[in-house]
Amino acid sequence: MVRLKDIAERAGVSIMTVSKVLRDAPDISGATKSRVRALAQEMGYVPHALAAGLRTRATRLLGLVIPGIINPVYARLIMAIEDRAFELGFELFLAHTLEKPEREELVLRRLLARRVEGLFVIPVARLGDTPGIYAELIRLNIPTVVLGLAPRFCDRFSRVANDEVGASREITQHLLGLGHRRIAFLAGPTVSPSAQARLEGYRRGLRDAGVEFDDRLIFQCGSTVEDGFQAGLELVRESLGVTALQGVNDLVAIGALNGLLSQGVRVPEDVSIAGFGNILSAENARVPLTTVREPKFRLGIAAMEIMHKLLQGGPPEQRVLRAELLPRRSTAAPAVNTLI
Amino acid sequence: MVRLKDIAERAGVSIMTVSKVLRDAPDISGATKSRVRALAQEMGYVPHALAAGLRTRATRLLGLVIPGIINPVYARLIMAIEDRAFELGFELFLAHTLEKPEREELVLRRLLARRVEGLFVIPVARLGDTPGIYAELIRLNIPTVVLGLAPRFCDRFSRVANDEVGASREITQHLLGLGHRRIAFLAGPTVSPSAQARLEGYRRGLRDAGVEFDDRLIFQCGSTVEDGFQAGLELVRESLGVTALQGVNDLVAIGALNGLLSQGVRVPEDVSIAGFGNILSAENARVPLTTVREPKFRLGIAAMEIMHKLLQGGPPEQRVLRAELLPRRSTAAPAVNTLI
DNA sequence: TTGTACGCGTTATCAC
DNA sequence: GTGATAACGCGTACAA
Repeated sequence: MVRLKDIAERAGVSIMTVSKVLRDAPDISGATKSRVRALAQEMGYVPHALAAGLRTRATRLLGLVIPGIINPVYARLIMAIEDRAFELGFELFLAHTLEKPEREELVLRRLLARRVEGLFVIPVARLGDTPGIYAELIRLNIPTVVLGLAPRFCDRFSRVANDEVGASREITQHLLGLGHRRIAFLAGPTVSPSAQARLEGYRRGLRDAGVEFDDRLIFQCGSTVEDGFQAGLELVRESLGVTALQGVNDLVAIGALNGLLSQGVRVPEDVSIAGFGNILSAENARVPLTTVREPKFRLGIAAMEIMHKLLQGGPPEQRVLRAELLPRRSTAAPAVNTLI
Repeated sequence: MVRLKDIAERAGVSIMTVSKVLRDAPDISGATKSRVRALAQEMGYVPHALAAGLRTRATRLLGLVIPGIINPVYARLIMAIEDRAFELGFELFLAHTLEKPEREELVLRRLLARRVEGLFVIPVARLGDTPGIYAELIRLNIPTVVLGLAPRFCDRFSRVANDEVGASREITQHLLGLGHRRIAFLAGPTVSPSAQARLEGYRRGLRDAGVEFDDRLIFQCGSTVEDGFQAGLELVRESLGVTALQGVNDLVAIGALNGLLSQGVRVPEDVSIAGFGNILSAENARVPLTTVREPKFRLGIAAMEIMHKLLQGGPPEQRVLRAELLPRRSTAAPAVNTLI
């Protein structure tokens, strides 16, 4: 590949001059500039960002470490971060932990060896003390932004998270506001911290409204369409007087909707359905819906904002983003109140 | 940060010795190795992959350029590529084109400046001649693997794609095999090349079986759940004698399913539903289903395989992956035959 | 088994 | 305005 040196020789000037021209330094004559630029273009010069970075000690490299992107929730997050990073002139490494601590450590070490200037991390959930690699991040003073609900040991890092409890409560309040009093909750696996947060939001919503909590209305139903479907069938069988339904995510909600419909339950007159929109984004799930939108995209933007400040020497910062309620768009189809 | 030099000084050896130790060179004594290693560990040495790369002229960097990840289809692809790349010791840059040619060019130039050794690209669709940046890739001889259906100008690059026509035909054949003769097709927007391919597969499936093509059975219905729902309602109204339904994707299929159920249509006795699984992955959409699985994950693996060969100087290679039919898992819920 | 000299491609610094 | 020199951190080649 063409180097500054090659251009310099053909132009009859020094390497330094070429370097300055290509960075548009102020102390080079217009004549030289245009001559050298033309030559660089003609010779197909491609700058060598790594070499430049070695010299300037600024790599403009960031790393994004996530469990895996089977979960499309991350898509919007990645998208937002990449987009802002790009605008700021950073390149983004993508790496997966697959939820394995050893892999997480390996991945982070490799990114450190690449001299990333900052890291976005969704840590592998684990109990106990600060893992060595995280201690390392602190020791090296690597700007790090933790995304989402995080283990205790992340307290010293910057963090952005959605207010999942608040968002779920808002859904519950919405359903209560529509007059529903018997709201079934499809709870998902309890190990998931976010599922727990959503259930907690449901509890608080009821409590705030003085509605009694009835644990027969809580269905431990997993998190898939099929799980939701089964819960829907069960719901019909049990005759608990349920008039509304809140799912831990949108798949469960859709499954339950199918389950209810398959049993001849009329919707939406009889039942309102709500759930977090993990899989179906607002654009994709264009069912008419009252949406409580969880700000996944804004989450990414906020994360990059914090990173930007950290890179400029700012202090760690923690933010919790609130969800927002969007109005229902139409009533043509069954109402699925989805919390994106 | 600690450099080889620092370790060398404290260990009382030369930089070269330290360098060799850390790369586990064979010509260093065991004693020196353990002493230097211990010191490196103690001092918290982090290797500098960029500097090493500058010297060895091997960056072990790859770039993945996609339109944007709002479309979760890419998730599995990214996942597979990143995973294989990681195993082979490569780091992966992620960049979005947002479907804009200018942004695509900018993104690719920046990755070239990073000295990526190879590129995976989903090109921005455009008509006409080879865009300058792609000519550049050829000139620079950058190993490039084009993913998916690609514009004509990509003929000279390696490529992996799914056989969308064949996959869709397989779904149709499956439905025909179940005895259905009147299969509605929810066609999606015709601008999408993949939607066209899927419709074409449907046509061929019918033709092979000698079943007449009836364009009243084709519904131009968009690609969302709501679109599917509307199509489902329309379907019931029109009484076309439809007994099975094939959607251009899974959202449409689910929407249509809801539409049918909402009208009291009995499923699956009356109707079989099929669609491409763009949004709901096999793991998420655990409705009992006969699945025609499109190998998104395998697509990524194949792409990395080809890349691997290219990096070793192999010739360009084109592969088309076939879909595979998976058996139905259960009959508890409505059958949604999803093509993942 | 260990060390020396040099170069990878670029930029900071400062002299001309 | 322009250029000589050194350095960023590391590895190749070869000498000791």
